[in-house]
Amino acid sequence: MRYSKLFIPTLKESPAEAEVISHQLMVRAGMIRQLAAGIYSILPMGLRVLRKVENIIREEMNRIGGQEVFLPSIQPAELWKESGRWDFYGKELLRLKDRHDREFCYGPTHEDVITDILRKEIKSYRQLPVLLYQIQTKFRDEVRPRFGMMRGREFMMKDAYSFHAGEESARETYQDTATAYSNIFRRCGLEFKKVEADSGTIGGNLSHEFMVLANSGEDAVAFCDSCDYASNLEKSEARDPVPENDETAAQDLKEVATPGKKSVEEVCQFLSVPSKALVKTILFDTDQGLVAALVRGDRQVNAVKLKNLLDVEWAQPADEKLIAQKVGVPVGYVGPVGLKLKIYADREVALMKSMIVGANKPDAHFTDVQPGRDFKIEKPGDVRLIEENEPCPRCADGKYGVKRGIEVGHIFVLGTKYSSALNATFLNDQGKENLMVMGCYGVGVGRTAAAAIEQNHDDKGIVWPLPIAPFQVVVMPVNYSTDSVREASDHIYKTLWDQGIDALLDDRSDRLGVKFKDAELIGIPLQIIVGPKNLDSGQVEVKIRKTGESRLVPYPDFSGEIRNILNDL
RNA sequence: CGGGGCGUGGCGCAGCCUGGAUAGCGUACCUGACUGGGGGUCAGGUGGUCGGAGGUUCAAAUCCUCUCGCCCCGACCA
Repeated sequence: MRYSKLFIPTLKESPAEAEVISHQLMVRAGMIRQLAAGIYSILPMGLRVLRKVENIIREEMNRIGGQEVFLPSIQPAELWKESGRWDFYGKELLRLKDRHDREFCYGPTHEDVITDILRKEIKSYRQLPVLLYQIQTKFRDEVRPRFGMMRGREFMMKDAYSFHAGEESARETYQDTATAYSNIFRRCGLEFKKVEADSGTIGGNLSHEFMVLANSGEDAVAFCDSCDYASNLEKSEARDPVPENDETAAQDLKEVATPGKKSVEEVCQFLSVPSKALVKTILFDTDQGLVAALVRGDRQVNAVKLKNLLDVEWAQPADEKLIAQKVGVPVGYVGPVGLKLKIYADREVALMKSMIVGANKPDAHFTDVQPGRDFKIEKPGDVRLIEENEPCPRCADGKYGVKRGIEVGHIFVLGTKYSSALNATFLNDQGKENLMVMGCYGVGVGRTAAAAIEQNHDDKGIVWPLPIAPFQVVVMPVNYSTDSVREASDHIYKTLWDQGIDALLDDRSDRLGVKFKDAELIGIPLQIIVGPKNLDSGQVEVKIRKTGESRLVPYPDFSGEIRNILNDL
């Protein structure tokens, strides 16, 4: 393709609203333009990249037996009501009405539609398993879209769904998909980690995320520096606590005045004790009502782990208004002693011999409080957030590290959540009706491209990994109006094109400096610079974007060498 | 949804506090000449009615009210 004919609106400066580097560079490189919050138009340069990512995904999904489909983006409300998600999904689900006032939604995900198809068409275990996928636009009305294509409302996603006669088959496909995903992200040139994840509102009991490590990531990833345990921070387990060897005799519970001291820090300073001597009582609102969670003063509650311990649909920290209304104690002085709520304590707290807690009245705390003696723990569990450098729960010597990550893929074994809601059954080999076991698997296409930029850029612009670069090579004539230069450039360009190499010919009349700047901004992996002097000595210059390294290769005998260089990239 | 910020040619910004004549600068774009290995030089040009509506005033980009949009932090989230 000739640069002069292409629509590549590059910018010298980033728009003020672009915060993260991938967003800035995508706009500057003429890949995308914003239409509304979280909604982007994809321009030719951007689409070339997305298509390459998609094709890698297709190849790897096909390799494990996936079959591509294309499902409707607009879906009738009835189906969502039947699965129970019309109400459960909340405001993130974009709802609309047609001219007959019938309710529809724009699909944020497609479990409901695909399960509806399969329940109608699959009758026998002989037809299972089935793995179907699609690459399509999703819409999720995110409260706060941000970071360009990293978290858009409308976005391109590969979503796959599998149906099985049993759990074992589902786990096999789950593993196959995990392998496919590793291949996809490796081929996209990404450094990633597969981590254990919470399955969240999608449901199910086995789930991993594929995280690209980058500072701009919205998730935190915890991983062991010794074994291969890695997990999303919201899922990360703490090691079993060891009981304290406290020899001091048990004291009676005492009330102490702590006027105006609300925070852990204030109370501990006031009483001259370390923060781990105190226990925080955090109230959570859940679909099963208000509960109390207890963690040590120096710890944080992990709401996801708490939610799983409670086995509830949702759990969120109660706001002050709710606490005042239900408990009547100001925040900061709530404690477990005499509290008329179910109390869930972190295992650490359950093992403590003595602690300081709020006294359930303003300006007072209790000291020498003992679990069991002074209050009852409904259920102890692992409900705290882990911290960097604390011991790994899975091996003897490992320590936790924590890094930021971008979630580019997520896989789930769903079990029968959707098949039971939508009654998707089949006859097993005994002739008995069974629920299908399902799995689902997603890759964010645009997010993968954005993540690739986050990991591969420098101060000049994008440094595309070769497999997803919009063009592999750019031919840059120093002056296209010089006959010898033009002829050589055209010839090189045509030869590359004939060999199936994505080449771009920068035939613009601009000076070479302009061409360098754009080629670097757009991130084309290889530049071939055609100048009169080198041409006279039978050579052209080849420059590698990533390293800046440049070398001369013979002309007109260039193609073997170019191919070698491309192979090495 | 809470907090903060911003809307002025395509992009980046100044002007607003303290109202005043043709709304300014850089860049981009167009024309011509020169130049031709790192966003080149010179000259001449095109393009905005200041997010929108209403108000105050002799006079509004500037002051007031309402409204829309965008961004950031938080809450939220496959």
